[in-house]
Amino acid sequence: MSFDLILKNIARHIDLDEEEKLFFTSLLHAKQVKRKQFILQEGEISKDSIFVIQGCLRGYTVDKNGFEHVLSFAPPNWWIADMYSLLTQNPANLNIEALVDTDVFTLSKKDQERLYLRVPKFERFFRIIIEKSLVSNQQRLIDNFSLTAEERYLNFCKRYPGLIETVPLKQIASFIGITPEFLSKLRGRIHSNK
Amino acid sequence: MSFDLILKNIARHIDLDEEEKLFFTSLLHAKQVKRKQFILQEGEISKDSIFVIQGCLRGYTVDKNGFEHVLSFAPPNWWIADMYSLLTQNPANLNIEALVDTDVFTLSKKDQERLYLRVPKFERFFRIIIEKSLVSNQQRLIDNFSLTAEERYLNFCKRYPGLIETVPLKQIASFIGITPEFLSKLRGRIHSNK
DNA sequence: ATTTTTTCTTAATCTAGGTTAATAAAATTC
DNA sequence: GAATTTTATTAACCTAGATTAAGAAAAAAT
Repeated sequence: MSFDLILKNIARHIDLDEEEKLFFTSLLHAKQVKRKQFILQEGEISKDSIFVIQGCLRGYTVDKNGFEHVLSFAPPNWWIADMYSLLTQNPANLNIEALVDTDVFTLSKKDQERLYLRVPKFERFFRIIIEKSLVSNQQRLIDNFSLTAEERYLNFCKRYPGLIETVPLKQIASFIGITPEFLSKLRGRIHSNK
Repeated sequence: MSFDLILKNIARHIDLDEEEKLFFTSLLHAKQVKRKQFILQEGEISKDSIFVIQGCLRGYTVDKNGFEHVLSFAPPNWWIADMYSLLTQNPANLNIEALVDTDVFTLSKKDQERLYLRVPKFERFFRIIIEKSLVSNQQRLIDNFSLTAEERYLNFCKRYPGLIETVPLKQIASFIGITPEFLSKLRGRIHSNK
């Protein structure tokens, strides 16, 4: 298993010397998740941050009427976690599932704390990626308040062109906060208008 | 101006010795913002993180139809910033305005970076509060997908009882993503049903 | 290769919440 | 304290998107 991708991901925000790289990579666990298998299920206590090497994960909640709501997709080179459960060690409300066979590295909370102590630069790294994550989450909230479903769909296509091919449309509908039936209607409308 | 509140806020996550406290507080600038005055306006480059001592701020965007959408309230003991603008140094899309006369401390981006270098523990502090912020933002997104307007309003009342008195209802309507007229309708319905 | 499951589409009908408009009541301003 | 501005309410009407249902197409499983 190659550490290239994840080390490049880290290098976007902090510089590591060889020893730090070695220590960091020694904390990672490679894991394969088959399509439709879960890496975390609602009710479990989340122990790990996940980094995707290959494939794609989705994080979603199930509401009291049984409807799923996709909070995030994690294609290669992305981090994903149930931040709530990881932070508080309360039961997760998130399910994290593989959309296709997927290779990940996991970094346990305990090892992450060890990493912070031994290489404090990682506090900075995770602060920065969480800041970015917060920014995009806030934008998504604003978009949900101020854009129509059609605008949100077109934005999604522009912003994540790679995902349109990998991910079933109904998951994308869920991500932008509409039903699959309405997304179909929209797509019909969009295609006939050009 | 007393540093008690902000030092207690910091102490929730990291311990500082006297010298570190002194250095930190030397970087803060006290500022008064009168009701309806802006601490940041759309289009400006955000330079500061803001901590509220007294009063209340609101952060909001204006969409292309001129409608305002409240992203966050900041009562005493809260941090607020346009994370996007602060991070990227691009023009802000957020307006941050005082709802009542408000006292804040500002911490400039430059000083925050100096603080990270001199007292790396602050990386940890801001990482943790941003993690929490992300968690509550994600929950808000999920709530918008899965709850009715009435449920969101009742949740808001429970979660931020202090704000119901300070903040005009129309701002609360905006925060939970509905029109003030519809909030009135809801409230009528709620009161008549008991 | 066929069966089964999942995904996608279309169409009819319905509803939560929006829009418009008018009025009243507070709160600010002068 | 009168005038102005802001906030809140009510009601009639409207619409974006949900729901239900049924069928077609694609993908997975056997």
